[in-house]
Amino acid sequence: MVEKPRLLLVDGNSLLHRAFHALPPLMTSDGRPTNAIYGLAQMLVSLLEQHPPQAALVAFDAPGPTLRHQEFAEYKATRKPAPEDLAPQFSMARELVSALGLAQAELSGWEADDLISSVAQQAEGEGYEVIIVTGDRDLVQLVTGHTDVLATIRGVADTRLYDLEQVREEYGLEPGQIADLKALAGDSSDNIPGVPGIGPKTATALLQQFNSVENVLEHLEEIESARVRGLLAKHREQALLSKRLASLAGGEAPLKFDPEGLRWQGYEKGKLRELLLDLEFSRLLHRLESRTEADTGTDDHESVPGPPTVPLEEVVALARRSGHLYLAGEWEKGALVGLALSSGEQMTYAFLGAAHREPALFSDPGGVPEQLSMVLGDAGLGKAGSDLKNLDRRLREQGAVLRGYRFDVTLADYVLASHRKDHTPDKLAAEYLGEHLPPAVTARRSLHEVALLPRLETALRQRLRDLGQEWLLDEIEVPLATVLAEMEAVGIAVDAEALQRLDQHFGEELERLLERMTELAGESFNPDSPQQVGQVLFERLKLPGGKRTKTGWATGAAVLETLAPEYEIIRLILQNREFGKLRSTYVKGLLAEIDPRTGRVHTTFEQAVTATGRLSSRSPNLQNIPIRTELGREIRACFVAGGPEQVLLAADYSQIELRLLAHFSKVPSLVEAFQAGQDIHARTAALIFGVTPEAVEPEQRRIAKTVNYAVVYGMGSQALAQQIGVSRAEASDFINHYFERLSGVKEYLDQVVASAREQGYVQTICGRRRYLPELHSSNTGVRSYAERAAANTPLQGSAADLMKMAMVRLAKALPGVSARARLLLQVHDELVLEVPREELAAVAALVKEIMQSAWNLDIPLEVEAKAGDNWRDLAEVK
DNA sequence: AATGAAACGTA
DNA sequence: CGTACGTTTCATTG
Repeated sequence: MVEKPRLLLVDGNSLLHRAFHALPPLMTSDGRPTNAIYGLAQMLVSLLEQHPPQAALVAFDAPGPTLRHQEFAEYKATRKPAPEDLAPQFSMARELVSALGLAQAELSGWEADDLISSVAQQAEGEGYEVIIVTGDRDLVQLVTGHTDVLATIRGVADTRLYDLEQVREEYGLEPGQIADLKALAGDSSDNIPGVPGIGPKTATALLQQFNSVENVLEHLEEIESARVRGLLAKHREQALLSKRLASLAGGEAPLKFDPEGLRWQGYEKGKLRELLLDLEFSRLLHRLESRTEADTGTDDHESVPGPPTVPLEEVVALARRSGHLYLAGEWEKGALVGLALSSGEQMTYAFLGAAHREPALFSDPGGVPEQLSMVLGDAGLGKAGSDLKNLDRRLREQGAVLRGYRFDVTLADYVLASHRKDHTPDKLAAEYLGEHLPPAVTARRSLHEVALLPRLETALRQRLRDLGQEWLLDEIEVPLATVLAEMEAVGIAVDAEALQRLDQHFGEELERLLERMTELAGESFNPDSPQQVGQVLFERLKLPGGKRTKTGWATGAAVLETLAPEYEIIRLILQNREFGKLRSTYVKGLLAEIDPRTGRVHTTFEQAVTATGRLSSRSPNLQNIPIRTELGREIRACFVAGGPEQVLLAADYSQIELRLLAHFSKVPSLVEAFQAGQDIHARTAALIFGVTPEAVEPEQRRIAKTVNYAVVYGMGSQALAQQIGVSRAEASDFINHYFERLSGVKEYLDQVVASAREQGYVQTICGRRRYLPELHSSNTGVRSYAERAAANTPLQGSAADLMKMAMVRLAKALPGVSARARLLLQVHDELVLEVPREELAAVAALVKEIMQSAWNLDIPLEVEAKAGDNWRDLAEVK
């Protein structure tokens, strides 16, 4: 079937107004306002891309009075004249429209929507499919079987397409009856009076019965409600006038539809470029230019244009010969809908069927074709792509698995530039190759991406080799990605019933607290609002000790705790915070994250986020499950082994950062202490308090432990004092004492910062770098921050390196010891596994051995292994 | 609806 | 003004 030609009719004025109000004020560098024109430009460009028309017309209101003004003086009287910043944008709009290659029209005495109505009718008669684009919902009255209306809803980016069905559904009326609806119910935005006392509901009911205003008025006697009857009789004339105002002059405006004159033949590229440059819309320009290069193929939008492809078998055959397969996902709003594959020479594209269905069960065969699934799962065929772990995870949801990760551009760029916040293929292609990927709408992005991968790999590898970081990527990050994919897929079991009970319990406690707090405050307030808490405590109750923040009163736990013993309400607020946090973040949050397909919780480990090389965990974050308070540990107890025959095994490095400090600084007394297996915190206590290690009191040890970490983090005396509850002078003494007795530590930390200042970066044990340009900032605050980060990163980052190495080796060795043991979580210095009960001893021994031998250091690494039925009640495994 | 601040959970 | 994170809530802003 031959498709009908498409005509686009745009209501220029209403879109400009919409854009003006939806967007923040924007300006060119010489001060011309551009927000409305920017919104219009974006809108028109996406329109032309998504619905490329054969013909198009942008209609504008003509200045001066219209027929409607003459008929009814009040018409649109509530409308203010265009704001000062909008007026100059009208003439720019005309230029924009012509640069886009679109025809435009205005006719004195007529509004834009009259013109649109007239042309729409004629064009439909000549067999066109018409799309009317507007920010004004009134135009839906023009909808027919061949005319749709695309109206903006909030902002300019979101639109809704009204066809006949949509109008009927939304209004309960035919499009032709919309004018009648407004005639009766009125419209305040257009100042159409309607019939006072009749609203949309009554009006719709009347019209469903009588079809039109005229007919309603003719059959007044058949209306049941005496009130409605009276209103209509009284305002008969006003109703009829309102209808004339609300009706678009269908076909009346003397504008002829001229298919030739309205034909759209693409952008006026030179003119458009010049205009966009002048308006300083560089992003839009960029988007257009990258598009026109990529879009030179056919514009058949059924088979989306893109680079040429060959059958899958050919690509696979070539890839097997070279051992290289490049992959790129086709994504639609986070869903994996297709996959581009390349051997480096030839490409192919595969649709993934399950994308448009409900998420498949894990056991469901899913949407990945069998032949493709075999290729993806073949570890012998090395895969390169971007964010392979995520691709793998989405593929697993459709029943396939990705094995044989060989190279990942996301991870490569993370190793090269961990401070950058995203490592998307678009950015990398632009930065390393000067190439621009097309936006998703027209071309198949994944094919373009996959085509760039080989060159991207070459460029990234070169850089990695130059910096001595290839090993870090190939031997740690890439193999780790596979391990993490597996961990995410396995997930961890959670006791949902226990969480439900906690939800109930916490809910009751919170109610009780709220009641008592309201009583004490003498008024009801929201204890979750720091602002309101501050006002109640320090203004209404006039409690002493209030401190200000930028925006109001400081109500953090640290502040409130200094007042706690004396005031019940403060204790209650703190309790409220604890219960509230636990309930919303952990109880509710975790329940919502239980995957119905597996009954378990599947976090996502972010491998390219932190500046130091650590992982992070999200959706949900399983690296911050409470442990400190008794109440918090109730949450932790809800993480359980998957069945009665299994247990959770948790193995953690003890004091790994302090051990690394000893290793790097080579301070003899520290190194010897660790070598001798001494209690390092007790040792520090002996040192700063000047007593023998045997005589150290528990309280002294607690303080010394804080001092140990304070040193690693570069903490000041003020903060240390606060934390351990002593005066600032005493805290200062502890730090000084520490550095006096362990002067090598100070020298080491200073030397790290100094070398960072010189080289521009600090480094971890595996050559991971963190660049710190802020070290040269003239702002003391910024600079000091960078100095602390510089001192801390080699310790935190090297610890991360060791853990990552251990994970890679463990994943490899685990199947040899236990077929059913699984890695579940990593919490920076701790690993959590699920292990069959009978295999616990063997697995624990393996885990300890591998973690301890991650790297040969001057000091031993100590690992503590504990096991139990849940993540709280663990007992040491000897 | 999107963003930022404040608060708070972890190593 | 102790490093590294993620999530929730409220409040502000468009």
